[in-house]
Amino acid sequence: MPTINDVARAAGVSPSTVSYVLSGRRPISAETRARVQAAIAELGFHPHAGARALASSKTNVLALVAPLRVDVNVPVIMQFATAVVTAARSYNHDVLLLTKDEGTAGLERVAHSTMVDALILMDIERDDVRLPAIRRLKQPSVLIGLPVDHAGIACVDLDFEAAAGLALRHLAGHGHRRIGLVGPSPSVYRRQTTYADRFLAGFLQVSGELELRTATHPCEPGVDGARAALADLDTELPGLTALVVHNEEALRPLLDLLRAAGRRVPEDISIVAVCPRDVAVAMPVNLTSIDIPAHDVGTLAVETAMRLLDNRRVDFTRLLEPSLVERDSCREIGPSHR
Amino acid sequence: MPTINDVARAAGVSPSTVSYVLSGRRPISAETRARVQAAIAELGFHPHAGARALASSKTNVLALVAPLRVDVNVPVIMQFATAVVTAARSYNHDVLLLTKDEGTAGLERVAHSTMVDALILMDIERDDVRLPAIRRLKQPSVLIGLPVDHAGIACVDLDFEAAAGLALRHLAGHGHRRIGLVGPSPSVYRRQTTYADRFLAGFLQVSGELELRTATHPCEPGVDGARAALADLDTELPGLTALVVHNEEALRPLLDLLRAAGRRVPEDISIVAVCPRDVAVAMPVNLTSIDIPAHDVGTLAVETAMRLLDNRRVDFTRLLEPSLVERDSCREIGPSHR
DNA sequence: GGCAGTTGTCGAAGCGCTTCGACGGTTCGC
DNA sequence: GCGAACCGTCGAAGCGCTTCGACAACTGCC
Repeated sequence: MPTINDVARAAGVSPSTVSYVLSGRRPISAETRARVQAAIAELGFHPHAGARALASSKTNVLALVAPLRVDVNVPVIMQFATAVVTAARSYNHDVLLLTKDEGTAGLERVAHSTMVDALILMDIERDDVRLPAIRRLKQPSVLIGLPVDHAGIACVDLDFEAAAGLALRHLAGHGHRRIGLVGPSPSVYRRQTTYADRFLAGFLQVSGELELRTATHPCEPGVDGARAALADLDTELPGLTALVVHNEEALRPLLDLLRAAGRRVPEDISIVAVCPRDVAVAMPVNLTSIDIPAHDVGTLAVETAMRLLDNRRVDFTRLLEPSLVERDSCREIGPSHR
Repeated sequence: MPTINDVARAAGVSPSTVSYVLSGRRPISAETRARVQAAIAELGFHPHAGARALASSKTNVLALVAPLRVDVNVPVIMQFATAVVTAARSYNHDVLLLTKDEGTAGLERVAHSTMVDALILMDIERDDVRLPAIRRLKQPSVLIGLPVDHAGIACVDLDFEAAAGLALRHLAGHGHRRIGLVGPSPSVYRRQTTYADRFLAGFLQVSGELELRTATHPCEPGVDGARAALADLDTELPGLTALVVHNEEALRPLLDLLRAAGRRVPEDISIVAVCPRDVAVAMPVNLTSIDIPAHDVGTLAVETAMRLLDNRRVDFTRLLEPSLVERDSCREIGPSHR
């Protein structure tokens, strides 16, 4: 492996000049620059990452802390990861992948040993135990999610509260007055990831504002969970004409159950789903849905990290505007049904 | 951030002694060791990764090159990644996540700049264009998959050829003589990942050995693909009594179609699936299946990398024995049907 | 009792890079 | 035409660690 000294010798300049050509931090004449670049290309020189980190206190590496349990939402997690890696590369950074289950120790390990410049964390819980540690790190962090006490920490997420409102307004605009919410599984509530609560809060508030008749129910995974949730909603809200489904996993069994019961979508019941686009269009009926913009959120997280790294202003809380795409699962109902 | 010098001063020893306490590469008296460790704990010292890498030429980081396109097999990819990260941590290594689409350049970038000690690559194609570059790197690589020309490169994968044989022998053992194979989507064949071909080869060979009547068909994604594949198999092999499905995605639509046509599983038609365990048991009928042991493969890949790093012997090609788990989708058929 | 070997520690060199101050040579403003 | 400001380059220091050789103090052996 050639070093910067080899390049300097080959180009007939000093090592510092090579460094300045590489970093552009001081002016270098066109001819010198050309000679240096030629030498670099010819020798196949790549600066040694460790040496660089040591001398400059920058690693050009981001940590991504992901929940690598293999359960729900795998596709969403993957989309986040893809977006983060891609965005990071566009800023000339690489990504170190940590699992959430190393917990606080993992963060401190990579931060204290100066392996990374900044951290991006997914799957943030309401009172995430890692928060104090995160605040203590000298590296900046960006959270994907919104814990209760997020003062002074950059957070990025979809505005789930607005998303719920959007779903309800869409249905109400089509004449629906009795609307059920199929929520995430109880384990999500238990884990205290806040998106479930934020969605629910938005749902209840807009339900009140529009004076709708609504009922809400979490939904256990599997066919049985879906069956139970549906039965409960039907009982609490007889004659409901629409469902908001904030539970990817439940979509398929729910549609199966409805079909089995002879309830057609959208003729007899309308559905708005909150899920990634691919999931919405992979169903037997193309679902009108509010996208989980994993790609945008991931990209924004990286951008925010970059801004923090060069001390530019950031909005500490960025909740992305939800957007609803109409497909084939909602229909207008006449006044007689209202 | 305290440095090794701070620790040395606090413990009243020289920096090199601290280093030897940390690495254990020279004997240190119990008392000295205790003093040093106390100082380390008190100061919260963590060695600087870059400095370490510079001095020792070891980064304790592995590169994982994953296909981050968001399409089929996301859960499997996730399982590999999880296994790799977990195993790496157990060897005190971290994982740098690269996307396949950076191609050869990505590998060379991290390898030449000495960011990683070894590389693990997923989604290897038959004549993978990265192979020559991989051979040139000074860092060892482990492939998850089996390219044609794998001489001198460590490869780890499920033995898909044996898996096909296992599936056929299981069905034949239950009296089935007319068996169809629903293969991966044509895009997988086009991409030239070899597992599809290896499975097919095993299928055809054992089909011959056992003198079975078989037909094979790739399967486009979606309900329509499944419908077409099923129709073709029925035409080519009228009266088929069993299906081997080597296509995760096709399972669900296939089952839906069979049910819609009034063909019961396993009463009218038996099925052996090749897919992760979770997928097999998430279906309406619990499927007898051959697992894709992503966890084992990932772990083995890391172990292999570690052995290569400390110059221990490795089997350059390790194909994991498939195992079949009986569930509820195969039934014994009487001689009258044979 | 003398020599070889072990044990425990130290000091210094060096890994490959960035960055700071210095410096000679130009250019510019007035 | 003179000082100020800038341009382009160099040399040296230093980032924080590992590792090698040296060495003093023991231990054991004949």
